[in-house]
Amino acid sequence: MPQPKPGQSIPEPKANAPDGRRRYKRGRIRDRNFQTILKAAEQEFALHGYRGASTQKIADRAGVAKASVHYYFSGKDNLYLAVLNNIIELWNVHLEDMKVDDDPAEVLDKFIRRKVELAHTHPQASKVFAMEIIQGAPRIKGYIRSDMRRWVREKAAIIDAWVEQGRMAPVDPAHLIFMIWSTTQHYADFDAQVLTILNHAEYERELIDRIAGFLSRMILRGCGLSPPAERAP
Amino acid sequence: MPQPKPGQSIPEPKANAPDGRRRYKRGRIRDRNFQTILKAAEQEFALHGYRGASTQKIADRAGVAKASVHYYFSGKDNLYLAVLNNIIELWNVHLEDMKVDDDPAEVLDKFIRRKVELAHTHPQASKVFAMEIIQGAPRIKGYIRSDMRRWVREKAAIIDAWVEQGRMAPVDPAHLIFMIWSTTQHYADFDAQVLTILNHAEYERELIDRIAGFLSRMILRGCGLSPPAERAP
DNA sequence: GTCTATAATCAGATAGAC
DNA sequence: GTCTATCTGATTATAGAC
Repeated sequence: MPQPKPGQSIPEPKANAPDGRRRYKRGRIRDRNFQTILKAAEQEFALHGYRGASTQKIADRAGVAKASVHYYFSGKDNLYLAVLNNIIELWNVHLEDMKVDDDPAEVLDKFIRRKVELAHTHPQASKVFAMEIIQGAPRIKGYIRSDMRRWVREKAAIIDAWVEQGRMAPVDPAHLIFMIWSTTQHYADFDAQVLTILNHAEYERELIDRIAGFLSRMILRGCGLSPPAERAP
Repeated sequence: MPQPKPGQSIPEPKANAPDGRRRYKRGRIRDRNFQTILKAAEQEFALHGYRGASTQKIADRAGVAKASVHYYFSGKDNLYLAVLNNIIELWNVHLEDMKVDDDPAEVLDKFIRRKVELAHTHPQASKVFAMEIIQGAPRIKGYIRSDMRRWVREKAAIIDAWVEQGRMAPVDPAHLIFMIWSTTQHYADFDAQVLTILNHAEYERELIDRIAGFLSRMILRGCGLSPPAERAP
């Protein structure tokens, strides 16, 4: 749970008191409950989707009364949005520093491995996000149309530059990004299917590394690139 | 709606009459309503998941009374299972005739293109199936453990043989199958995201062909294979 | 076979005691 | 800040008229 701060454009808990007193030390337990409810909500939304999840079960899972959920977040809708915002913040960290001068194989390899790692460490987050999009992304279409599209176009421009410089095979950059997204997130979203077919109880370090290696090799080779490890002398 | 037959291990409508009379011509409209409700249910389950979908909305979409849904299927649970069975039948058709003697590039290319086509023609089916698995596959874990696992192992054995014969690069067959599944289904399940980012209103023939071509090229190249088109003299 | 009316349950939300 | 009790509406399911 690496998010210490709750607020900022995310549904804020109601003001402590109208006069503003009693602010000094009360925030700690407030944040703790805030995060506990948020995490429980993520679990329930991942298990049943937005409509299917119930605030009662979220409260039960968090170990608080149902009314507390309404106190911290002002309703199911806001709670769900808070979960989604939390996920988007987590997603946005990656590939922000990518440049045309970088080595394509290294950048793509690193990106793929980070995505696999993220799928491994935050499967519920990936699932909530996946279901939101499957259901038509009714609450985050604005985000997709603005931030996410811009992000893809920025990266696509760099990949196009690499192609024009002859440093990789001519591939469609947007679809390359879709491929990396879909293959990596598949292991989080479809873990029940993947693990059952592979006859594994759960993901282990070794399997995660094997997956990351497989995806990196396949996709890099598909782009006409050699793995970064083989390139060093 | 290419499924003319409803029954067979799928929830059957209640018997017409205890004595068995009046069977000759009544089946047509019965099947029509059966299929209409099934299709409407697929839509609603794709939009809201199992828990989130309501039989009332399914009935509304199908243009029948809510009680009719309970008449044809004996409840929400059975209706959902019928939808899932319908989807599984649709999925199972492909790659059944794959043999060691076949050409790897041709088989994989054909498989990828069929999957892209299926994602294009049956996006709702893909979504219902995806959400079921994301939510832990509670109702089809048995199917995954038996039929689906056997299917993967059969195909994996053939791919392994190809690798041993040096006819393709050494890749893990199960993960190759996962890659084909995830990349192709992504365009159905995440259509809201894909289309928004690409700034398309909906999928068109040209885009579908471009996707199929991209995926086939990337994955075949990843397997050390040339596209079938380039292989013919 | 189909529909209306209704039962029984469960949902999200809020008031008010503490 | 937290809880219990309760309101209001939606949900699945069924009974019974036609």
